[in-house]
Amino acid sequence: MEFSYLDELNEVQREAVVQTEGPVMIVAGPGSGKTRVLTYRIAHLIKAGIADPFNILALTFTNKAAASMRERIEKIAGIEARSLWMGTFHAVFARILRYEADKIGYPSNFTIYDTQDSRNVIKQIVEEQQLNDKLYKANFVHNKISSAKNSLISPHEYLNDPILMNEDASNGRAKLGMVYEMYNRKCFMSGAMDFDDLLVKTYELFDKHPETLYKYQHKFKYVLIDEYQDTNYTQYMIVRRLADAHQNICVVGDDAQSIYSFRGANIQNILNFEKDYPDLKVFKLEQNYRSTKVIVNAANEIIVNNKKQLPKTIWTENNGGDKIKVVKTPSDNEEGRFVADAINEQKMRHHFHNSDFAILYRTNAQSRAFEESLRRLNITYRVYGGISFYQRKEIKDFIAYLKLIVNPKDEEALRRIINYPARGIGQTSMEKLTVMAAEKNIPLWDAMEQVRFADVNMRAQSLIGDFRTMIKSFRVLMETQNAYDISLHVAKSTGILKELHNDKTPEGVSRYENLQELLTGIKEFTDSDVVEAEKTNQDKSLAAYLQDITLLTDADDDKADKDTVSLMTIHSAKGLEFPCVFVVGLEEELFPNAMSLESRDDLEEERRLFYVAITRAKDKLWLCYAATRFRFGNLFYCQPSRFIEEIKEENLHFIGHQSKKDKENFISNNTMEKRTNLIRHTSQPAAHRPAKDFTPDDTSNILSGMEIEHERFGFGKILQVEGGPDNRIALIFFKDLGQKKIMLKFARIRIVQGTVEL
DNA sequence: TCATAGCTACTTTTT
DNA sequence: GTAGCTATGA
Repeated sequence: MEFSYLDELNEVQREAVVQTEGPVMIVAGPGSGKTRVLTYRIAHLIKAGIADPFNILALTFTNKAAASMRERIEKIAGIEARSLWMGTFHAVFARILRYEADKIGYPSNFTIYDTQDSRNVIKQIVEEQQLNDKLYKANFVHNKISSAKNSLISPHEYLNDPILMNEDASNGRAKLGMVYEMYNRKCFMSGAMDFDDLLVKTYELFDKHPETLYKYQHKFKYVLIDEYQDTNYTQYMIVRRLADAHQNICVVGDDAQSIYSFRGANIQNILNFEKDYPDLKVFKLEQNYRSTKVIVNAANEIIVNNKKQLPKTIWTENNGGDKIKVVKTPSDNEEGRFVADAINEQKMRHHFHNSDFAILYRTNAQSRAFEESLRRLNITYRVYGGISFYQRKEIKDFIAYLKLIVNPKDEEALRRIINYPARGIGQTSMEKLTVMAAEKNIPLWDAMEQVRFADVNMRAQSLIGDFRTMIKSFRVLMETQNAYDISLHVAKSTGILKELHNDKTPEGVSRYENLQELLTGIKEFTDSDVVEAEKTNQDKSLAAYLQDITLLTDADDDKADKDTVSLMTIHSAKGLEFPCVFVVGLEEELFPNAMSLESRDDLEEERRLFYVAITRAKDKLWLCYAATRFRFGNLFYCQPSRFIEEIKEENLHFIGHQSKKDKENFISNNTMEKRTNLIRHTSQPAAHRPAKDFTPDDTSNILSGMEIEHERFGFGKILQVEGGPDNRIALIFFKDLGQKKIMLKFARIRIVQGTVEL
């Protein structure tokens, strides 16, 4: 039978695979074989001769998802599946943009700025414009710009939007729109695009060049999108246009697993998809093949509490399984110990491997307690997330050289390395050059050429000349040498390698090893599959290498073959599964997080996150919470998460709860008493005593970012202000008490000038 | 020019 | 608790 792979699917799955024409939405619950359907669908398009691989566009959110699907498709459809256009939104669009760069005024070797680069550019602008860097924090400003880009709001539109402008002005950030505009200009001048630009510029390309849009519309006869619930407005607009000619668009997703709204993901994209395409065919994959009945039931019990969702109920033929264990521990450290002990015990009793376990938490900072207790028991583990290899300073520094060689206009790269290793080009000279570049409206690199016209001392002038000559000499090598040879030459001739080698501190040694590892990585890149590369005309240039690594993330470098316990945030666990899962830190204000308690939408997203967390488990699931926890160096008393209560008691088994009431309410009178005792006996700071002349200010002037003194709670900083004029509520971080919410109407607060010792 | 103490900020983050 | 950045002094 030619299409025998279809026999490996259940009925709905099979229908979803063979319905190749027209708009299709596949709503896929957790563990329902979503990836299988998507890969088989693509394989079917090819095998049944419906489409040529190069006429198929498949978009994913991670490189990993793209790679694993490609592999699975090749297994069914064979090697010709290689010419499939499959990759992340960013990688695929970057590829298109390199072809079409000249149409939008970019060089085809444009640099891609990662988040850190973007923030550095913003810092530079804030400094140049002499704006208050407390108000215009790079992080904050970047998030604002990013969300504007995710909604296709250009700087021009931003500056002309009275609502946005008013909002910024009332927050004391009237210049935000201007910073956005300058940021875009600086990136353009640097021949650089940030992550969001890869989407925005693609949209603009199609918008301004109908003939280009037409070309790609007819190239991509079949468009498929994975994790559709995570697309933002810009992605949605691009995809709609691309699929406009043939209308063969297939989206796969699960609204219940939409957990990236803070990154601009718009759940409405999936909820409204039916309105966009009235003749849409919808397939619901509701049978779960992953988890026990207990876990599937619990998942349903949780998610019904959300109002905004596509109606569906997941079910399973799997057995009932163990009850979900709800574990209360006295502290965060004991939570760590409990989990490590439990892993040990499970391994002894049921012959599990380390890799069968995952510890999932809300925030990265929670990993520490688990790392310590796992190390104590000699259980190997791997922490996912955090700073990736390519984010390390020594790696970024070195890569800045490579970036500058490929694209000398890249100002961010230039600034990073102009004086690294130290070569006597100091701040003063750079400031003067910056001013000149701004006046003449030319890239910094070009300004360096004309340094003789700037008021820079002779010594610095000649050093700058030397630097330019050196970079130019590296550029010459690009013509003849591969990425590895150039890199090695740069590492040696700049003295970076020697400098790191001479540093014998443990950190220095590790930095040296990291650079070595990077060089090895580059060698692997240039050497890999040389024959294959030549056949398929694969690019092994320095530029190609750089693009590869900027679009790579921590989750992609796969050392998964090791037998280790996985520690990660729930966000990074999406799409994965483990026989045994510990969801930890299930406490009010942590999970659901304090930042998400105010709006229904935010709380629903936290609930979806919890839904994602528990549906990672195949067999055994633990839900843990601690009665006390250190956060930001302060002791906090915790209430168990409301989400635990949403699961029916018949599916739960309580551990570490003293009384029946403790079980029912999760907090007994007994613990209430203990809590007050603890407060009394721990070293709580003495009550704040304000100065004698303490006079409260008018609280209506208070803005987030300000440092204040509260008559009773002491010094603190305003994190957030919200509510109308009559009921403004401030979230304040107090030096001695941690976070508190305060009604400003009644508060006696003094605004502190300058900085405060927090 | 470089090293270091001290100050500050910290939800999540597929790219 | 901790990492990263800034101001400071040698």
